[in-house]
Amino acid sequence: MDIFANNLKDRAHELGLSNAEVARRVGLSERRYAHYVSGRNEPDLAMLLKIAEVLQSTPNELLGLDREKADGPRDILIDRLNAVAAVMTDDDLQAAIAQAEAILAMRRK
Amino acid sequence: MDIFANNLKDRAHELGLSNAEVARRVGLSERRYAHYVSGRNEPDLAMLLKIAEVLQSTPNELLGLDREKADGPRDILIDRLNAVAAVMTDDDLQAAIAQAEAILAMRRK
DNA sequence: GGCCGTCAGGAACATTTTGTTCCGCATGGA
DNA sequence: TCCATGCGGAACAAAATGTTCCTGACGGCC
Repeated sequence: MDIFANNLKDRAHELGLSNAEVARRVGLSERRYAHYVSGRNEPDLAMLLKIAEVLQSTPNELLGLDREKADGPRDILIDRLNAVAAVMTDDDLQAAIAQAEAILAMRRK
Repeated sequence: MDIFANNLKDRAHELGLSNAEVARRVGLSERRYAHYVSGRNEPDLAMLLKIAEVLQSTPNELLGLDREKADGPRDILIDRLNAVAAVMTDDDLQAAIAQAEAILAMRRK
């Protein structure tokens, strides 16, 4: 599945993430995840789902079934935000929301 | 991935196909495909695509990804985050992302 | 200059997973 | 009864995976 390996690489780059960072977010050793990116190994199905979530994607997309979605600069930013949110605890997520809302309120003053 | 195994079984039944028949159509030995259905083994990614095609489905479906609109406490938070993000400028959005990533980094230390 | 921290990848090895083979058992025609 | 078909257990050989160790590149910092 060269397509899969390439999509891993491309998608992480789109989100501005290093492969090492993706590995940490997924909860894998850097080396192990690197094997997926290089195409040497393939993840099992449960891991495929986790990776897709961290990359704010889906198995269909990563496997080249679905056409890539909107990739405008704004869409990328939203994806990046959701990618972080996906790996945060509920409490930290609430903190992040509060901060974002604070920024918004400040702009309106 | 018990969900996957169950979906294989259910989908084949929906189509009125025996597992042995699906195995033949995919081009696998009956025994090998049976291992996927029982959940003992998992197919590699290329095989996942072939199986999905024969079952007129997709990896997303077979992996149980396309479920209904989730409205758990977590999903509400994500919705709130996106609601704020939607009305932020690109610059402020980047700031929010940076803050969220900083929280993440802090938790790892 | 040296020293860190991060990222990335090669190679070898131990381990796990997978695929095959052989077997048995049940069912439903012909 | 005999045969075809579907299904599944068990054991083994083969293949894929995950880990470990090591190397190098790059940028920031003192």
